[in-house]
Amino acid sequence: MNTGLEAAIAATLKELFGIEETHVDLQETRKEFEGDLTLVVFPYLKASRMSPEATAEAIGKALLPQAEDVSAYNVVKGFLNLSLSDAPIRAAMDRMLLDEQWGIVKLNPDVPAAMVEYSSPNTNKPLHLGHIRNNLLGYSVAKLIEATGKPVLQVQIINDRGIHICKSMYAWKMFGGGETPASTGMKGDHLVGKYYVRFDQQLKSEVANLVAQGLSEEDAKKSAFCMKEVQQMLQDWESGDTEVLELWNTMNSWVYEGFNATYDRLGVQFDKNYYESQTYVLGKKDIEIGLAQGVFYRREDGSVWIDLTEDGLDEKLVLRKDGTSVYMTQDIGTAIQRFSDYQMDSLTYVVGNEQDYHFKVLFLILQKLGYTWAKTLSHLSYGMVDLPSGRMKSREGTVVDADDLLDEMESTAQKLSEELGKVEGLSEAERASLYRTLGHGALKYFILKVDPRKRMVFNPEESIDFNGNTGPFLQYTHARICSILRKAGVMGSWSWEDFTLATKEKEVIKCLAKFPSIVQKAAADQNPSDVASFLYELAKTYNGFYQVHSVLNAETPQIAAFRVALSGQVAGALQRGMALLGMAAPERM
RNA sequence: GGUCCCGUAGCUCAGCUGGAUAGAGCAUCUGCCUUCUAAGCAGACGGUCGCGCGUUCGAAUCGCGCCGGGAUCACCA
Repeated sequence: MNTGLEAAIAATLKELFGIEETHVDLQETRKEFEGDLTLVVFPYLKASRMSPEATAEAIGKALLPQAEDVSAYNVVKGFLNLSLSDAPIRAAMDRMLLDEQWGIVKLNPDVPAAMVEYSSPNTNKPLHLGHIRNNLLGYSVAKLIEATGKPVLQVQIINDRGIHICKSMYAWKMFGGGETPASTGMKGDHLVGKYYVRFDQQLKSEVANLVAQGLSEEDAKKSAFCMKEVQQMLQDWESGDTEVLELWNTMNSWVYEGFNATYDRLGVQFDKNYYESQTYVLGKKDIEIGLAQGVFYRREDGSVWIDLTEDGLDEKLVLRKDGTSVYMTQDIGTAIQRFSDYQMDSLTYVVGNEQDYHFKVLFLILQKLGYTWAKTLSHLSYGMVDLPSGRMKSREGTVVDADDLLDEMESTAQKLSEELGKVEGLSEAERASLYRTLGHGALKYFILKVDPRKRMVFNPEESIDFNGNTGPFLQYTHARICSILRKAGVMGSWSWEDFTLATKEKEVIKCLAKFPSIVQKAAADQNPSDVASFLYELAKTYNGFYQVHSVLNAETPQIAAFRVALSGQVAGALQRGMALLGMAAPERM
């Protein structure tokens, strides 16, 4: 909106004081002062050789006749406050009206894609609150990148193999009595999770017996019968035992069905699923190549390592002495595979910050292996979701299950909607859909409004708010506008000559005008919370306008038509902005 | 112990490429529905920005040192 103003100020600075300033930094004027934009003049005092006030006054005086967009100025100490004339505000509105998707850059299918990996669950237990933060972040970041015009590949890598999977398989075989999701009515992931827990109980009781017989806790764990059985099962799996593989396939299919149901509810989807059962062999040949290049070295016992001490890190194992791969091995292989499979120029891993070190090492290794794309890798490292009591612990049963949480959000939405009498005239299906929209909106906004990098606290005792700085607040603002638009129908025309803008109207336009740059910045920073904060500010600003000005009963039909258009722009920005957060914008609530 | 992250109102969070009297929401209290949805609006109350030193015209923001919390340093993933 203030394009050109910086240049005008730079010119003025040069003219008055001979200052060669390339980037003049204007900031929004604080609410308690008169004006729209503020220039801080302290940096120019040396050159001006005048007091702060005199310097600001001189700049303002020189600027006023030159800059058309500036209608007035005032000086408070070292701050030059500039008031914008209506012209740039009108122009901003005019630009919005030209583009239905204003704020979102049109997708260009011809540029290389960005890959975003997120979710990446284990198949031995259902998704929980931590996965929800991960999924919401991953999805939102994908949408943000798309909003810069770039295609996005959303992928997950499913940890479907290993000792932990065998644990639930073993327990099901021993204690399951042939239970299936169909026979129990349980969601597949929950059923499998139940047997994972069941295994842990079995192990505990066996360990207790062994400890009673005099074994140490550690030895007892190793020699417990069930543990040996599970290890055998893993070996059978790796050697391709058909019976084990069949059970593995069956139970995993239950889990996937369950995961997909939860993904559906969350509104996330993936372009491709990677499975560790397929990728864990990748990387071994890359290790060989790296050995030949001298990037890695082999120790006497046959294990392969990389020495990162010169980079301030440690020595890191990349291949076990028995030649089997570790997590790092397959991550190396999978990354290389992906860049050869797809036309893409960046890869973002949405993974919790407890793996910061792992990704630091991974990226460094790939760089050392000489892959030019290695510098385009990024780790969106997000903080834990903690309970007021601290970390979620499955052993203490404090894990907040994703499905349960979504259920609770929906029923809270239902309860509030009914109490407020908002659902009269809606069909059953419409009501259910509304509860889902509102409940999920509340949850998504609650999580995404927080800076991803910071850990956040979630209190399951207190239900997530629907008032104040919340998802439903944004949705409510949208629904109210939709109500106006419905009643307005087709409005007459209006033009800028018909009226002068009221202060509240200007505030709305000025706020709205920031939308495109907010989206671009949020995408660049991989930070959905910037969008959330903006949407809140927008809704708040609009509600301030709504409170004092009537749209449909405006002073003149032209003003009414203008306000309908303005309201429509706000609704559009809210809708598109919420979509970037994975939130739906209801038309009534 | 090494490395990294975090510490802002009673609670949950903004602000952090240095700028004016540190902002929201919740909670508590006060007003506002005969006019477009009160899940709203307006206001009150509430802060040694963990502590100290430094850099600067100016520090919540940058640097150093403490204190407190967390993560990570596995032939686990």
